[in-house]
Order: sequence, then structure tokens, then C-alpha cells
Amino acid sequence: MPIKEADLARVRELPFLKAASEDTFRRLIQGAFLQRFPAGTTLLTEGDSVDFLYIVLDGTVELSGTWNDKETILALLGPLSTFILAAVVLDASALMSATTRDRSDILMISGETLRRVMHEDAAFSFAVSQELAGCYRGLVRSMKSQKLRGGIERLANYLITQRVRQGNAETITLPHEKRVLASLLGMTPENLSRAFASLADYGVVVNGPLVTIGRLVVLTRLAKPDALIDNHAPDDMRGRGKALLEAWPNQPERMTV
Amino acid sequence: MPIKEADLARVRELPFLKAASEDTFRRLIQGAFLQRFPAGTTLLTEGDSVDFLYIVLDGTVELSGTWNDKETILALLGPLSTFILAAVVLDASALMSATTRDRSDILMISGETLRRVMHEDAAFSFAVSQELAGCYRGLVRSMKSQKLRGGIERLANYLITQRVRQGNAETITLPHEKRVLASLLGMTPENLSRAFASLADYGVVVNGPLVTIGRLVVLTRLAKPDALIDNHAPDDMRGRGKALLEAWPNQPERMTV
DNA sequence: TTCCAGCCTTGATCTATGTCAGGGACGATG
DNA sequence: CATCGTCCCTGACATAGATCAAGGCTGGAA
Repeated sequence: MPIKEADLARVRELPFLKAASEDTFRRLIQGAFLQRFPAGTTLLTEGDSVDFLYIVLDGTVELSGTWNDKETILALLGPLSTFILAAVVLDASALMSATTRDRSDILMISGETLRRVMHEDAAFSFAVSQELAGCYRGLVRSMKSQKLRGGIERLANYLITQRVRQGNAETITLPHEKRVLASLLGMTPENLSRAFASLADYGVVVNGPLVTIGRLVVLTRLAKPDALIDNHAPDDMRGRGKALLEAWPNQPERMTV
Repeated sequence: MPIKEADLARVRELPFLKAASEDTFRRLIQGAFLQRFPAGTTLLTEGDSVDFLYIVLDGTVELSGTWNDKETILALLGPLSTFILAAVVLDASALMSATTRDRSDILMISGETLRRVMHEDAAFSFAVSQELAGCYRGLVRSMKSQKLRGGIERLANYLITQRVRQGNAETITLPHEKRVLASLLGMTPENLSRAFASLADYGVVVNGPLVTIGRLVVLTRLAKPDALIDNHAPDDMRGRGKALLEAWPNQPERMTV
């Protein structure tokens, strides 16, 4: 699948590629290729050695981990997210599996090339550090949410975050299947169902993938959102400006759970 | 407190500083200072803006997060660990609090200087990326452990990891108070106590801070350690060689919980 | 020495969460 | 249209984990 000019322009706007010199960018793109995958394709299995940096141009990718026949979703990535950057930088094997959830267009950049150009373009290298730092901080937030909050509270905060992202509409659309959301939030689908039921007392009405937050104040009092855990950066502020560089480094869809 | 030559030599061996040029290193050190803190000193509170990169030269530092009057320990750092690097790179505020557990000697490097020299020394910048990538992957491991395993399994794996670290001796010494360990492992002290009691059936004998693993095979069958979650890199292999750069990037004491 | 505070353990109890089983709604397919 | 599969919800139950209360141990301070 040929890489269109428009695609190039889009990825060029990614903070960590924006910082790259013309030459660096050209070299990164030269060995890159763009591929379309159907839903459900496994791009990478945990333990695999990693040869490419992946960039989601379209679709959704799920990052998951397994142990002892159990699986958990660690992140859900939408367009203009990169993934597996840490493994590429260290030339190490993947700690997570990556699977497409929808049909997805993925740009793949040679890891070897990436490491090489990093040694020659300090500004680019710095931007990669920022990208990684943002990923790290996203995970710290998730970890805090996971260890400090109960399931209902995690869900309540998820809903509030989605609400902000979706323009503060009273009714939001869940961007993923409920069982996927459950795994992301660290609970079983059954439990998520019950958690939604509990939230009825707080003005939350569920209708399939549509969730109406009737009394935001009440829900917020339960959720107790925290700037050091939750990341409410709205859609149209993502990926722009230093203040928000950290907020949604490269995973617009990654949820702080 | 003056910075001794011996201290400089030690930090120079840190992978991410080893990659720095003489000039870069000199500039980093010029504005740095070394300070001794008593046990229990708060170096940084979550939400604070971060002006320095911290390096533990001696002692122990605890990284913790709070929400709704609850607290959890996210990492425990021993000598030659850096911390708060991600916030420094992004010039963002801290997501975790940092507190000394023992009397500790801490080297503080100006964050502003660090960012500046990164723009001029690509090799150094790359090494910082590797450091951050290692931190990120450490957290991914923790997250998987937290979401996929139960408390007893987390403890069992912790013990096995410690055993490897402490030279495969049958009896290991817990490096921290049990209530601290409990928080790190994501459980209450009471529960940790009971978890230890359960492990008696698997040949684990506890005597204060001394833990004897009588039948490693039996314990291992319970723990099901996994190379993609647990990090068994022994003490004398830390911080050396590319293969292990990732393993214990900068937190020799950080536990994958 | 005596006293006290902090740490750890233990038992009883409660709550949150997981597991299992059943059934309804919906959409794809024949 | 009928059927099947998937997703989701719900109830009953089991288990893990948290909480509360009490008591033992130990090490430092008076």
C-alpha cells in the first residue's frame, strides 16, 4: 500500500516527528511502509522481537498482556498513536501484544533506522524522550487508578473523561465494546455491568453504547477526579503545545484506568 | 555537601551518563549538588513542579501516589537509581511523591541543564531515551502483575525475584518493612501477613525479616514467574550491557509487583 | 527497669469482585 | 423467516481482599 502525501503530512505533525529535521524525517520514511490490516489481526505477540515502530493512521489497536491464561487490555490506541516505541529504543522484545480491533492502516518505521537517526539528530532524540516520558506518565496514572480506586470509581472517572473528550455533551458514546472496556478498567464484564447499574443512583443512564450523565455534579462527587490521575485533555487539544505534549503523548485513545 | 570524586566516578557509570560526552557530563555536574537527607524527608510532593533530576547515591527513596486519603507505594529505589526523569524531560509536575526511607545521599541535577544538553548531545539524548524506555517497561510489568495476578502470586514472585537477586541463597532478607512491601504489592499489611501464612504450605518459612524458601520448585509452581512480567536480573548484572539495560534501567530496587 | 509506640499477627466480619449459569436482544447468515 | 452466534445483563454463589479489634513482640525513652 503506497504512502500518500497526505499521510506523510499527517504523521509529520506528530510531536516527535515534528521535531525531526527534514533529513531525519526523509530517512525514517524511506524504509517505512504502510499496511492495511483487517480487524482482529495480531500485529505483535508479547515476547516477539520488535523490528518496527508502529503508527496507527486509521483504525484501533489494542495492547494487551497475558499471564496464566488470563488476558488484560493495557491500552486502546486510535489514529495517530505510536506504539512499541520503548521496545524499539531498547531493541528489546515486546512486553505486550498488539491486535487490530477495527480495520486499520498502520505505518511501520524501521526500528534500526530509528535508533540510527536518533544518534545523529539530537532534537529528534529529545522529542522521542518526551514521547516516552509521556507514555511513562500515562502508565503511572493508570497504576494509581488501578491500585487506589475501586471498580465503580474507575468507571465513573472514565465516563467523566470521555464526556470531556466528547465535547461535554450530556450523552456520550462508548468508543469500545463493554467487555473491552471492562478489561481496560481491570474488571470482568459482569462486574462492569453491575458498576453501570450502581451508577444509576448517580444519574447515569445506559442505553447500549450510549451513556447519559444526567447529574454531572453528583457523579463527580463520587468519582473524585484528580489531575494527577485523570487526563481530561479534550480531543482538539491533543498533541499540541508543550503543556499538553505530556498529556496525550502518542495515544489519543489510551485511557487512564 | 561537597561532591567527592568517588561519587562522580560512580554516577559516571550509570548507563545514561556513561553515554554522555565529557563536556555534557561536566555541564551536568557543574550545576548539580549533593545533599544528605534524614529518613522520612519528603523530597517531592505529587503535583510539585520539578526542577531537578534526582539520583540516589546512598539510602532508599520511596515513590508513592495518593488519592482520596489513600496512599500506595509505586517503587522503592536504592543506590544509583534516578527518579522523576520523565517529569524533568517534559518540564511537567510530579505525578508521584518521593520520600527518603533511610538517611539518604541524593545528587540533584538541574532539569533545565539536562534538557539543554540533551539538545546538543545526541548520544546522551539517546541514552536518556533508553533510560525512560526501561522505566516504562518496568511499569508495564508492574501493571501486568497487578491486573493479572492475585496477592499471593504477587508475593510468591516477589520472593523468587529477591532470591535470585540475593544470590540464590535459601534464606533471603526482606529489604523493607512488611507494611511497605504490602503497599508495594498492592495489598494491606494484614493481607500480606495472611499471604505469608498461606505460603507455609509451599515451604516458605518467615522469621521476622528473614524468609526461607524451603522448596523453590513448589513455590515456583505456584508463582508461575514469567520473563515478560518478572525481572530476575541479579544484583551483579544490573546496569551493564545492552541486554540488561532495559532490565533494571535505573531502579535497582524497583520491584515488579 | 518500666513504659510506650510502632510493627506485626490473628480472628471475626464485611465488602468487592470473580465465577457460573441462564436468558434476552441484536445482527449476520442461510 | 429461522437460526445461530455474540454481546450483554442478571441472579446466585464463591472467593479474595479490606476492615475492625485485640493482643504480642520489640526497641527506644524516661
